[in-house]
Formats: sequence, C-alpha cells, structure tokens
Amino acid sequence: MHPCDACKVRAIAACGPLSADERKRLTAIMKTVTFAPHRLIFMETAPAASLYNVTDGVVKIYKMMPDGRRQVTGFLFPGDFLGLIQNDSYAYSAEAVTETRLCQFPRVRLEMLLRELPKLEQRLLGMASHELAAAQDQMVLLGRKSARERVASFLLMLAKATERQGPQADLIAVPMTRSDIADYLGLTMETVSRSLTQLSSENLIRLLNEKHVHLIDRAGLHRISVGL
Amino acid sequence: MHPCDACKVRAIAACGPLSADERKRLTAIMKTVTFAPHRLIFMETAPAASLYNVTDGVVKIYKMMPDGRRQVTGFLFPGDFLGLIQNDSYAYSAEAVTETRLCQFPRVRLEMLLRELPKLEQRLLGMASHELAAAQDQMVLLGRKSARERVASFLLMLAKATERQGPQADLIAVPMTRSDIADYLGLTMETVSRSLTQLSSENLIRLLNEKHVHLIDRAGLHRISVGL
DNA sequence: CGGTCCTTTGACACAGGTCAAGTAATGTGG
DNA sequence: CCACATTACTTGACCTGTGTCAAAGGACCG
Repeated sequence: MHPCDACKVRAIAACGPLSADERKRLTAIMKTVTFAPHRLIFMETAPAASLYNVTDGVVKIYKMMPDGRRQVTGFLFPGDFLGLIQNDSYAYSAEAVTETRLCQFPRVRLEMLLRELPKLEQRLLGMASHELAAAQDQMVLLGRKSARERVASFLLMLAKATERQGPQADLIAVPMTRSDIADYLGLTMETVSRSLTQLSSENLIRLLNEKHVHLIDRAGLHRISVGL
Repeated sequence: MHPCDACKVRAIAACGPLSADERKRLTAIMKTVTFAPHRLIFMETAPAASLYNVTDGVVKIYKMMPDGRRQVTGFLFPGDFLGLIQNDSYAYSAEAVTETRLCQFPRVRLEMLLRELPKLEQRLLGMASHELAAAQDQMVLLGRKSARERVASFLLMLAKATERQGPQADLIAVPMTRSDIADYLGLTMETVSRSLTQLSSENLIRLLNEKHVHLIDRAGLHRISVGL
C-alpha cells in the first residue's frame, strides 16, 4: 500500500457513506500533500484552486484586518474540510498548526464530479449547515461571553475534537500557541494565560505543561462555559 | 392573482434560475404566512418543521444564554432563507422585526423534492457557503473591532441590504431597536447610541430620527469599518 | 551554555459596561 | 385632540474587565 493511500481512505471516509464506484471516482481526482508547522496552506483572496480535507494534524484558518489585527475563525482537525470560497477566491487564510497531511481536490474536477454525484453534494450541504451552526455558537462566544467563559468553552471544544479521533481522554493536547488561542477567542495572549491560571487555581484544570492540559472537572467547565 | 401569489413568485426567484417544471413543483409545497412586529416565528430547540424564505419585512435571528444574554446572529431581508437546523431542531430563534411576510416550505416535502432536483440542492449549497463567509466576517467584527468600527460596519451592511431591494440610497431605514443592534454587535445599547452620536458629530452620518439615518460619507464609514 | 521564543505575571490605563437621570417618541383612553 | 403612561433612546458619572506595556521566568535549540 502506497503511504498516501491510508490518508486518501480517511479523506473518502470523511465524505460519508459512498458506493464503491463513487469512492473510486473521488480517489481518482485527489492528491495528498503535507505541510510543516507554521507553513501557509493558502492565503485569503488567492484564487481558490482546491478544496482540502485534513487527514492528519491541526490547521488554523483566519482572517486579517489591514492593520494586522487577526481573527482565527476556526481550528480544523482530521476529517474537516477547508477551502470555502467567495467569488473564486479563498475566504480566509489557512496555516498548518502541527505537521499536517491534507487531501487535495482540484476544484473544477470536483465540481464536475458533484454534478454527477448528488449524494456527495447533499453531504457537503450537510457539512456546511453544521459549520454554520458552529459559527453561530462562536458568535455567542465572541459577542457575549467573558474571558473565563471563552477559555472554558475553548477547552471543551478541544476535548470534543480530540475525542472525535480517539477515546474519551481528560488529558488533552493543546498544539496551538497562546496567541492563536487569543486570536480565536477575541482576547489577548495575556488574558488567555491569566484565565488558564485562574481555572487551574480553582482546580477545574491542571496545566501539565504549556501544550498539555488535564481536565479535572468537566461538568464545572461546562457550567462556566454556558454562563451558569 | 391571489394576494399570496406575488410573494410566492418572489420566494421562487430567491431560489435562483429554475425550469418551469421545477418552479411549479416548488410552488406546490409552499405556503405564505405573515407576522406582526415582535412576533416569534420559531424558537431555538423547537422541532424544525419548516424552512422559510423572507419575502417582505425584516427578521432577526438570535441565540440566548441561560442567564438571558442574547446574541443576534443575523438580520434577514427579503430573499433570505431561514430555518437552519441541528439534529431536527432549529439552531436559533427567529423574530419579526417589522411586519413580515414569509414563504414556508415544509421540511420533509422540501427534502423529498431536493432529492429529485439537484439544481436546487446546488443552489442551497451556494447560499450556505455565502452565509458561512458572512459569518466569518461577523467573527472578525465581534472578536477584533472597536465599537465605532462595529457600528460603521453595521450601517454599511444595512445600506447593502437596502440596495439589494431598491436603488442606491443614502437615506436608510433602521427598523430594529438599539438593543437589537447592540445584541448583534456584541455591545450595549448605550455604546451603540454613543457611537452613532459620535459618527454623527464627525459628519459621517446624520441621524434624521431614531429609525432613519442619512449616510453622508460612505467612503469614510468604509475606512472606519475596516480599521484604517 | 547563550540565544531565541513562548509564556506567565505584575502594574497601570482605558474602552466599554453599569447605573441613573432626563428626554423624546409612541400609544391609549377619555 | 389632548393628558397621561409607556417605551425607546440619549447623555452623564462612575466602575471594571480586559488590554497594554514591561519584566522575568522557562523551554528549546544550535
């Protein structure tokens, strides 16, 4: 088995249940690419040539304001798609957080295929709806939650993403920097750090090291995250 | 022509270019409903029976936190669809801002129809992508913009929505309350009011009355909205 | 072992929130 | 059509959570 084959299989799996023929045709148009940490995958406003599926690693997507203010609009984990476009250009930039492996679908070929495989189109619509719902939750977070509530929400989001891959685990990896987290939560690095220390001193979490957190009291974190 | 027919035609138009047969089949499953200002259209977590298209008026969609904090995630204008679901329940509440007319598509019947009309599914996917891009812009606003920048962005958004219906107009109607605007921008009513007064005193806008604003310097508003 | 980068912590500042009063618009019943 | 109540908006004074700036650990790396 060619080393790429395993990730192609995973990318196909992310597309939902498909027939053997559909799988074969999708496999035919896709390619595997890898990115080292901090490598740019594509940039906002660049012509959108491909859609990607994350097969390994973590990706962050973000938008920038002209003066350099940054908003991370999402972290993507294995199984997630990226490459949302707006008039033929990418709507955001994407950067590898960890060593990352992606499956690349050339846009024009994929669109041709979609015309013939309505099932796949349905699946994409389902995923878009799901992302839209997640985007609304993020708006609540950014518009109405306190720093503490945001950080608690973030940790639970990370835990859920981790558990989508493996079994339930209270020890979670935090591969992104404090700055990335801050730009995701609409805070500063310093406030993220202070909130983590605070949650730690309240025994809701334990900071094992900068990149690993032990969730001690999930119910408590959840209560905080929804504002109770 | 039955009074409802005009709005049905408009709702169909919002679905994009369709064949006569497709239009006929869509028309067959839809119904027209109207709501007075401040009437609830549907509530978050209620079983999602229908998808709606706004044909007249303005609708706001919002999510609430258990303690009553509210985030308005969008204002919808004629042509917009609402009824995003998450496991068979609505993902947000929807309320009429002005006297509103909606076209209602029963979800099960619509989904059956979608199976047969892939063109319509494509169109829905296109709209979902567009909304997703808008959601990301809103995240930048909520996470990174100052009060002044948020209010300027809001006014330009309203102007664009107004012009989607009629011709370019510097005099725009603001049908929603200051509280609604605040909950949309992640601010308080007071801060929205102060920011409007400030923009007014800088001669970027003129406040004709509480519900009408004259945009005097659009280029200036745009500069402020993107942070330059 | 020294340099770089990331994170934490502290002291202080300020944008925007809170609370309260006043004013304008809107509606209602006489 | 006018008192009056109600609701929405504006403005002011003050407060607080988070940002800013600065310094001091820690971790990693050649």
